Amino acid sequence: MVKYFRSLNGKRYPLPIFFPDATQAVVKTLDSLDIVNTQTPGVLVNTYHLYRELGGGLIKKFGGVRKFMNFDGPIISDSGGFQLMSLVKSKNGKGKVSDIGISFYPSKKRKILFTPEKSIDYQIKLKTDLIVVLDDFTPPTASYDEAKVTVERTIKWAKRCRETYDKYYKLGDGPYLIGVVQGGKYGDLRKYCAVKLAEIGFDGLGYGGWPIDENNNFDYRSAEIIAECAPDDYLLYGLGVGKPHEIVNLHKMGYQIFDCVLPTRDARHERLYVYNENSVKNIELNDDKFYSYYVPSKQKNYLLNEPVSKVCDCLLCKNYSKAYLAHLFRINDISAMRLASIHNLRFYSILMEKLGRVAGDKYIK
RNA sequence: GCACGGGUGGCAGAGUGGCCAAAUGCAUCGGUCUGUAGAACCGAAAAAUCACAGGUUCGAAUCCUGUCCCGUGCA
Repeated sequence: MVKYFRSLNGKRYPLPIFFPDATQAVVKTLDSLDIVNTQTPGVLVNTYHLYRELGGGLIKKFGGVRKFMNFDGPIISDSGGFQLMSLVKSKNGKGKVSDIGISFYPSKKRKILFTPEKSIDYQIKLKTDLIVVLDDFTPPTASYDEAKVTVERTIKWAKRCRETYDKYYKLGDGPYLIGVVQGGKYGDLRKYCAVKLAEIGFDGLGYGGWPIDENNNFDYRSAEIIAECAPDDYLLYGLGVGKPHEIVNLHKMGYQIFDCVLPTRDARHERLYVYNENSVKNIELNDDKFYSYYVPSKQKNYLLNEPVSKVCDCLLCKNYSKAYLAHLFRINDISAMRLASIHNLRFYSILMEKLGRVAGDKYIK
């Protein structure tokens, strides 16, 4: 099993590692120093969004996204494949998917064609430390036949991505190259996809698609199938995963890399994550419920002069009271979102620290 | 002082004779949030006898008269 995440500049970071989403090269409401101070090692940026907003010139001028956002830690990039769902496959989506790639119209005058080759080319320009193949997202509602189409296309595209990557680097020398497993809830498709991707050859596999069903249950089975099919020296990446207990469970299957919008989006929407213990040492990740949500201005007694969490050593918890944070949310000041985002990111970085030390085998529901 | 314009739920603001016990937005309350077109979205409740007094009319927030406020312009 891989023990460290290696960045392009040769630095090594302990696993597991969680990358908050800085889709447009910014974690909303935070700057790069804020991120460092939450002890979050790295961030994820999105190829599609950066390509759309910046094109290639500016990134080239800065020599990569790292220097552009002045962030020293590892940066990984998503291929833009997930945008299929929100931009093209959604009800109001304008654009289409063909074997060539994904075309989309961000405005009436502009058409963007995203191909596997283009995605890899651009990610390499971004100089990110881990890049992801362009995949064809399997919608959660897909029938077996529909899912199969996306899987076949995902495999074909993955091969083209690998070929493009090979023009720049030898696998193992450059940024990590991650294949993405589609197939929805169909176990045999997941297995087929994972095996085929491993034949092409990558540094790791990602658990792609939409892992939550209509009843909000996480699809652990698919995650497990992928983990079982992946070669031992592969990195396993839970794309878009997830809630803290979901990360704990995937980590037990061997997943080491995660990214998710939840901690930061929830923070902006006034949902803070709080460990149900008074010291980091006492946090028991195998407990059914080792954390709770805290919504500052919605508590019965919210004007309390005490920190949001006694476990936490973030900027918020070390300096400000629940009452003050509630006030900031009530007056809708942006600093409420910043402080909450900082807090939630520290929650996740503490989780990673705990996971790095604890190995269990029991699942949390 | 004169001339215009205006006074409608907590706030903003539609509506200019009947379909207006009065739209809508904000605020309030509840919920959702998983490779971020999200400081977003969904839902709910409550709240105005439409400045005041009189008049016209079968019927007025809506027309007329007077009074009181507010704004803009001119003296």
